[in-house]
Amino acid sequence: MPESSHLDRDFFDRPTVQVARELLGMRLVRLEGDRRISGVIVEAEAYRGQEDQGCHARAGLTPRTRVMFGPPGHAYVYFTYGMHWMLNFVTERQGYPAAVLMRAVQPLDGLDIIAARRVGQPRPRWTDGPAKLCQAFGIDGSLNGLDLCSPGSPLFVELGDPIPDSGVTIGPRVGLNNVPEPWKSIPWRFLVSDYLHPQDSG
DNA sequence: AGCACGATTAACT
DNA sequence: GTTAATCGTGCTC
Repeated sequence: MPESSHLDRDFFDRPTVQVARELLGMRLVRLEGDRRISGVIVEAEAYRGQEDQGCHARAGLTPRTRVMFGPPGHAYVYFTYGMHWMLNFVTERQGYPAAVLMRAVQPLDGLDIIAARRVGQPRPRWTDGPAKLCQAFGIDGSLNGLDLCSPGSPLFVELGDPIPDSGVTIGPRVGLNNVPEPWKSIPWRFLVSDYLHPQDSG
């Protein structure tokens, strides 16, 4: 098996919407000590440029958005609602702020650890939200700025089975209620149709 | 210094 | 369907 199943920096150094689409089917991997937690990426969203009013980078270069302005292939992890962490992958060239939000994965490895961190929740609810998967995978602000493409990184993305267009649902990004058009409705959300959430009834 | 709000979640009516 | 939890960030004064 080629060790090079890690997605490299060139994968992330491309148009953000295309990266978000192609991340479906890839595997998110988290190493903690000798334990491996992984899952298939089934939902992702693109956030791109200062003009995107749904993107944190609309505020320009600040301490918070610094990582998004940096080189591709790094983790942008931020804190919101006073209790939740969110994981993004930085995309496109250094100096251009863009990233892909990880919204859901299907658990593969480390199920015992995931279950312990999502205690009280049924399996379908383990990692079906951006904050849920961060809790399950032990991802917090200490990983902000981490290089996913450097050898030995405790967080990275592995090549998986690509999802054909026929299996992908595309729609507006979630949770941008207060964002002006066209950014509120621009179809930059990608998800594997088989894993549609209940509220997506379609 | 103060304020409104957030790329959410879980529990509740 | 509604709402509390809980605090960093960016904006206004």
